[in-house]
Amino acid sequence: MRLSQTGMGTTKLSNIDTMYPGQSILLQTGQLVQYGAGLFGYNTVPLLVRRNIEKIIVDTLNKYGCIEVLLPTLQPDTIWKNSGRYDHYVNDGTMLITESNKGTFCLAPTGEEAMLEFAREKLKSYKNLPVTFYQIGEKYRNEIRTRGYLLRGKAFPMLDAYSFDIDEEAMAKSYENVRNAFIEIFEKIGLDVIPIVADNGAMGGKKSEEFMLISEQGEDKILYDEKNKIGLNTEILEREDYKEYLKEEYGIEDISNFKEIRTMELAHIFQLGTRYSEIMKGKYINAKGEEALYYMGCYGIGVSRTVAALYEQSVINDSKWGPCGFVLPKSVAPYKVQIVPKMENPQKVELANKLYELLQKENIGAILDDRETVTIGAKMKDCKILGTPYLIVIGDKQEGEMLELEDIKTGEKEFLGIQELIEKIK
RNA sequence: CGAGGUGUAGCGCAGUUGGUAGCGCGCGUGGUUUGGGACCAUGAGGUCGCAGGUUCGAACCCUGUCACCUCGACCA
Repeated sequence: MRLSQTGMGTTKLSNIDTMYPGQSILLQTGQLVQYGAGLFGYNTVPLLVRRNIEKIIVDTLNKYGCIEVLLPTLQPDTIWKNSGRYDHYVNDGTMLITESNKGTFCLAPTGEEAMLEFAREKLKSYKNLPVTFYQIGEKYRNEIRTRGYLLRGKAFPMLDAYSFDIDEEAMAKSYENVRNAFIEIFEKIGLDVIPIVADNGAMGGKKSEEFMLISEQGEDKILYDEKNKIGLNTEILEREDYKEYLKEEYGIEDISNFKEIRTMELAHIFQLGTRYSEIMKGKYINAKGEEALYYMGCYGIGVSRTVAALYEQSVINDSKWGPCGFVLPKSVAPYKVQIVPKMENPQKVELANKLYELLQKENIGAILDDRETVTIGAKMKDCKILGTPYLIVIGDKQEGEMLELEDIKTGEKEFLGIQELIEKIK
């Protein structure tokens, strides 16, 4: 990618949001564009980060035997009226609807209705079960109050998965399967996320857990036992039966040692039981030839929220300038290296172009800072903005075949031949 | 919806007692620079969120309205 064509970079950072420095930098450097409260456009680098996260999600869920589908987000109002959630979601303002001469359509805030509709047509026999379907798609929620840029927006990509089983025991197994997949997903992304006990109230059903990133930027408060890595959302304590709930479903008896910390909710999983299949007639024929209800689970990952969390966690601080950019983990960084040539020297530019093309051939994402009006010093400072883990400066200190590779996180520099360099970056 | 705050150039901001608009960055052009946010010169860019009102005259005062931000309420 040639930087001069992207509209990113070249911004002297000022007035960085102290609460969310990462996303503030993304906005100031043209990587994120705000259209309204909770409505954002992505420039190419954050978009590719998001795609990489989505790829990790897809690959991992496939590995765990889940099946990817894609359902419409613009949906007829009837499926929401059938489930009985239409009035609730419209009255509290969450669901956006659009009227037309062909009836009313809903912009889906979540996918249970559409997924049950989908499954009911396909899973007619117990022989088809168990199965877990999932999709990654835009969801729409007209939030009463948006917050924290991508952390709570009105339109956002979400992974939503739904399991279908014949009984409670099988449902618990499917739940465990997706739970393990989620743990693996966040590990691969490079976020230290922990599952904690959540309230299952609103969705009905038995167990429910939230996947939390420990962070002062989060809006949730949890009680956490660091030693045993067990936690629970403080909203649980508002329940009258919270002691029984914790003991029966999670085996937690004593919470006196738990400490209150703030966290960011990145995912949420639920055992739904038969609640939705009852309402929406989610039936199949069991082994005895009788109609029976699906036991369902539902599972969600906030994709854009994960992108935001990752950027906030990847912020680097300069002793002189304060928060000044990012170093993204290699697992999700779409570009591994930024090449900064001295533009006044044609030979250096030629070498930079050659290196750039070679890296393209090797399938190593590289950004060539080909902006002509920016001095080499400014470019070297700017190289932190896009989050590449490495920097290659091709200036006066570069000689012959050797290239200077800098690890941006550690600041370590070394001169390498081209093959060594490729090996190192890969 | 309750409380508070902010709307002035692409971005960040100033604008005193009411007298038709400024700074820094960025952008264009010319030149000098060139390894950690260069400098000089010059130029382009604005119905001061919007609508009323007061006034000879409003970015500034008054009323209304809209948008955005923060705290709360809410949050599969």
